[in-house]
Amino acid sequence: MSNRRVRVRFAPSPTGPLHIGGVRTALYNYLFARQHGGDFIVRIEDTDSQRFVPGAEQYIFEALKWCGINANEGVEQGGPHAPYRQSERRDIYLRYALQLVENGNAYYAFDSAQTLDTLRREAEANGSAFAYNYQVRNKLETSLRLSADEVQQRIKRGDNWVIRFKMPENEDVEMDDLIRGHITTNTASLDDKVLYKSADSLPTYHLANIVDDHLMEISHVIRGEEWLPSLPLHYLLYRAFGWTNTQPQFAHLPLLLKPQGQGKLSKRDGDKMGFPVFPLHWKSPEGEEARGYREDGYLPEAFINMLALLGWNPGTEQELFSMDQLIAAFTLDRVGKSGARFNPDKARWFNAQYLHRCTNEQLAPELMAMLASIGVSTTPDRAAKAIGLIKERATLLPDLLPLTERLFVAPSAYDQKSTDKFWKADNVRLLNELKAKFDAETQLIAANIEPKIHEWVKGNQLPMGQIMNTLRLAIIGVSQGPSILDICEFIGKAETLKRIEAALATLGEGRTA
RNA sequence: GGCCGAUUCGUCUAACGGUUAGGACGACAGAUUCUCAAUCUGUAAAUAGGAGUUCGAUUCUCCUAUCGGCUGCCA
Repeated sequence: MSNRRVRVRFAPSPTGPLHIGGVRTALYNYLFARQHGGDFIVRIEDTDSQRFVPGAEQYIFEALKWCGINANEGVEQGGPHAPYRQSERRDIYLRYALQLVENGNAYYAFDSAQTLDTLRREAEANGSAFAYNYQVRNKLETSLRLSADEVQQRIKRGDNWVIRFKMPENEDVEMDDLIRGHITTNTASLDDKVLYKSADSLPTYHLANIVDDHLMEISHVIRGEEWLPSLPLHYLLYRAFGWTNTQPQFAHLPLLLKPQGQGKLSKRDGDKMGFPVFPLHWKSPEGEEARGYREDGYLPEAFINMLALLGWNPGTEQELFSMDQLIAAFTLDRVGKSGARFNPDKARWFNAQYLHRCTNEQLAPELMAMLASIGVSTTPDRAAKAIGLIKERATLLPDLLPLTERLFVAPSAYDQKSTDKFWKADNVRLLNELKAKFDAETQLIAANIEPKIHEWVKGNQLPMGQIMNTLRLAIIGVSQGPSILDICEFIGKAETLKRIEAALATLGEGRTA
């Protein structure tokens, strides 16, 4: 068992978009598989016909692709265990469910939804919770109580039935988890879970999961902590099938908690938190929309890096990891045990780190597209130059546009605060002197003109800050951004002079303050 | 309610039973600068509480508290 080939799976249910907790689970599975030279399988668990959401499956594939989490077996890429969509494997499951009925580990139950509902309500009224277990299964309409003939008759005449697991009455189940260590649970507190339902001829998660993991030769099950309570059931199912010797090892990941408030992160949180909980923008069939990290301008590498460190750490002080570095460094034993609430500021910080490391040329097409959206066209070369000026000021991709817009389009208005502060008679007079200096240059080169300005300022004891900010105001209309001389060089001499004149014309000679 | 799990700065986290309990984000302060950022330096900030075990406990055990998960013919 220990030298079995590593095969892991990510098995989402297409009931909506994948949220970042799901992405992290996929990521950890992927990292684990890659590190061990094993296989990463994507299986779609669409056994809940009621909650199926059109488009969700496609969203999941696209999200994984964006993240760079690529499967080598699965719905899209096929493989030796196809099909990988459980709804296409339906005929497999009944056989296995029946096998358990035959060997005495499961039984038919004919209870109606209403019966169960009233039972639950009664229990609730008594201040307890209803459990479908050994104490009640012989009193209800099950094949344990009914005669074999009657069971067959009911099935034949089309009564709805389910197959339930016959949980042992009082047995300690000893389990091992790669992250949590040894866990013991007594079966007395467990109930008889439904494994298969005739209503839609589909298994429930528990059955489908065990059968498929077995058939697909899964070696390690890495999933969220919400599955920990069903681990004893799953152990018992492997035993009931006689598959204990090839049973996968389990690792239950700590949950991702809501950024604010209480509880685990859920799909319903949408982007109410002020930042996305989904990798990609999502629009439900009903028209509900939610933001995505991609559309908010995160780089997938940054997003993945941030997610990887939420619940796992390398044990060193390194924080920036490429996917390959993650594959090399990841180990299950350095995954934490407690739930993690994630920090949107940290996510932004990660993105800034990655953005600053991008080359100007890499970012140029992004900027060109954004400029095009406001009707500005430019060359890749100009775009790259502009990015060079503002890159370190950007955190997210969309920051590129407001940061560079004034490099391509002259200001149509001047920031009021800056105007009040700098547009004064004295400054305007100095600005005119500065303009003359620019005019004297054949070409505006920041490196050339800067020493001349410094000399002039120093020699005449002029207020450098006042002059430069007045110039800045005239050129880009606000008092922020990169070095103003670099901006002048970028827009060129003619445009610089034009903008100064425009500012002079619009703002006048300035007040004497 | 029952069962299971978890608990270190505000957040993510590190620390063979022996450290001034470390790092990062954020906050604050300073440096730099023509502005805003970025960058650099620094400051504040934590072992949930109580019993044990031990020469010594963040680390092991128990209790309590709190948080979380599960308790569906959902996954």
